[in-house]
Amino acid sequence: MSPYDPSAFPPFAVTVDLVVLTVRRHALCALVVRRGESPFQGRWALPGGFVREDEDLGLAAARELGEETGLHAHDPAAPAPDNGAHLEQLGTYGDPRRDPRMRVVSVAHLALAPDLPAPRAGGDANSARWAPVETLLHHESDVGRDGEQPVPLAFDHARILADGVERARSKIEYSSLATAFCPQEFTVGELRRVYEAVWGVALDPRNFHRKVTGTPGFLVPSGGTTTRQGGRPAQLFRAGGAALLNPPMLRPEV
Amino acid sequence: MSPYDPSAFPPFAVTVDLVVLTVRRHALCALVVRRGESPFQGRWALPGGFVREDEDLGLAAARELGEETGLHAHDPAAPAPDNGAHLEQLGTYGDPRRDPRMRVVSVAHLALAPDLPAPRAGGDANSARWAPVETLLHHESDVGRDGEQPVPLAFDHARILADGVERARSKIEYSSLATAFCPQEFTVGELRRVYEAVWGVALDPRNFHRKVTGTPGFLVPSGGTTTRQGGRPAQLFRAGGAALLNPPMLRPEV
DNA sequence: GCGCTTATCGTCAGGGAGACGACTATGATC
DNA sequence: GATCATAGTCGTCTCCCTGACGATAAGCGC
Repeated sequence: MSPYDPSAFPPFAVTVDLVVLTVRRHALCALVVRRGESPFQGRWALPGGFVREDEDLGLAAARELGEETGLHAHDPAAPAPDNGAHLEQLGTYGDPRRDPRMRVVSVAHLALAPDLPAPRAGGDANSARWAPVETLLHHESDVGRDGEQPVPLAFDHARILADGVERARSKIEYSSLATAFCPQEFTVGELRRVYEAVWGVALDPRNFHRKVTGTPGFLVPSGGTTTRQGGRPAQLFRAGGAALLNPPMLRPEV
Repeated sequence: MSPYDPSAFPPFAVTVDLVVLTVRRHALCALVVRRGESPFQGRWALPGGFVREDEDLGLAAARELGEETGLHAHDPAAPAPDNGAHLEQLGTYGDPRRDPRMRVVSVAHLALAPDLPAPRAGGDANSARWAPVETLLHHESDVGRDGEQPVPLAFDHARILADGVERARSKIEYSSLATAFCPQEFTVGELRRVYEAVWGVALDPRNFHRKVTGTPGFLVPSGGTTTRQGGRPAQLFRAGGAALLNPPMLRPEV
């Protein structure tokens, strides 16, 4: 490392941005907030904010997550019935021109949450919403929910979101992370619908059932059953302790 | 994002640190440099430096890599016979107390390079070396090459190095990245020794040969043969275009 | 040539995944 | 209450990949 003259390095602003994903109505959705000021005023953006003076990056992300969703981040060391959202660092974005005002380096984090009632952003319900990632990323192809013209996300947030979605898609292959999209108790079919929504494919219910119930440590039966999806009552499970799936869940070909 | 008062956010220093890995004499090695000043004066550390005023993070990492090793980073968009090192972002480390002097956020990058002649660090050959990661991470178990007491790396660099090694170990499972450790032309046996060194296991030469030659796009024969490893002449290959191995190379159980 | 080394090809058994048939247990509808 | 639609669950069969390992090939040093 070079000599450490306090005037020898340029000062940066450091922020955390959040890619918060959930599955709603069979679609993978991300949390976006409406920008109230320039630049990109009125555009949708990922939630985020400055890292504080004495705050670690993960803590800053967890704080922002709590402020935006009310969720607390899952502590990886905590026991299984934590119900906190999964939170992990995604990547850091520092293009010198990504913010026109000054040099901002953003440490993006990825959070996976079960389906939540409704976003709350400082009480202003109109400034935060869940939007299908499909719509957010292919803004030219569709129109927003309330008829507004869909426009690209602010800053480089489309890129960050795309990276987060790709991370989630690949990570549920070889880890038990898909359970982070489910409530504490869930059925095999609900878990399968998570995979189908995240990957955008249809999976064979019988082979899926064999796979997930046959992988040791992935699911543990909770004893109860439910018919909330209709049809024959389904056994309820919780996430088991296993973090990695070996062999992995295979994503079908395109 | 919060209102943008220039005095509303704390200033950070942003650096890039490099985990440069190579395979030397059947061992996975990392590039370390000796610190010339406090703190951690005299201790080994990962190479790195400040991100410049108008420099993207990846560019800063590529610049540092060139300064330390003479390697240029591989451009993912460039054609295959690039011979540049693989370079990717690894993660960002921003604990408020990771540098005792001030708030420094370090964006760590991972570089994979073929076996190089010798490190050059600004001409000072004594201040940079390749060291087996085994030695660097388990400093209590062994003694450095020239008899010196092995001490932990400076700052949180042991953690960063461990993360980089873990990334490399898992990434060669499902990608063709192992070829980044090989010269432009290499044999199946040389590629196998890369896997063995990175994973620290022994692989069956016959099954390995079947696997890598049977995976479409992984290896393309270059036409020549070599006996530089002794024994029967071996066919020479170059890396094929395929980036992902499907199905992956399976890492044997512990 | 002999032994040593490494490369390469073949064979066989076992496990996992895809394809898909069959059966079960609910709620909804007539 | 019979029927139907909907999910869930269990089985079977085949194919492909992998691990284990025998056998052969083609250099090198002596």
